[in-house]
Amino acid sequence: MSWTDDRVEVLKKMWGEGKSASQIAKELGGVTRNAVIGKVHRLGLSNRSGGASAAKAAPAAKAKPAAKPKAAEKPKPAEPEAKPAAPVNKPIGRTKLIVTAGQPLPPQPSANEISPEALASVREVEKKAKKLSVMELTERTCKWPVGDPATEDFWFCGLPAQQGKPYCEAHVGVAFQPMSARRDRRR
DNA sequence: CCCTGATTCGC
DNA sequence: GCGAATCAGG
Repeated sequence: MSWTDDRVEVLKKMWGEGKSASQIAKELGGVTRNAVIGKVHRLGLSNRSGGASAAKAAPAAKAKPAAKPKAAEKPKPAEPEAKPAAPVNKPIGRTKLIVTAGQPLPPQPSANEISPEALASVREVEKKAKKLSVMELTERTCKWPVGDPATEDFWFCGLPAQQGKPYCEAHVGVAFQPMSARRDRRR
């Protein structure tokens, strides 16, 4: 792919709208975000300001090694690795799970206001779910709860979450629905 | 880890 | 001019 006037136009427009280089690259197709960024610079619109030539204060020399220091590195002091740490909460007899009085129970929109597609993908995803426990959750893992917290049969989706979002793609779909979509669907 | 943009430099 | 590799920051 090459930078045809047409593609450059899209690039300019999107960059102007504040889209990220990767988004633009995805939109254009056939190019990587690096290509986009490179082009952006060559076009001289790296500085997302439009007007007069800014006052270029301190570009500062980023002193590049110039060569390719692909040498060894990374001492890697060995990780301590997570430790149980808290021996708290001894399994007292019948104690099951004192699910701190759950009132909120996240999203879980009533089925009738979830788009069919989204609902379908969720069910699909729940089969592939990694079924993580609270402890295993991290950023980047979907925190969509599945099942009843008061039961043994409770886990979190755990699939790769969308950047910035707390859920995976499928769950983001049912969690963040446009207001309009919900109203239109509501009975 | 994943993602952003910024830079350099061989092609 | 192009963009992969790499850097630097979130």
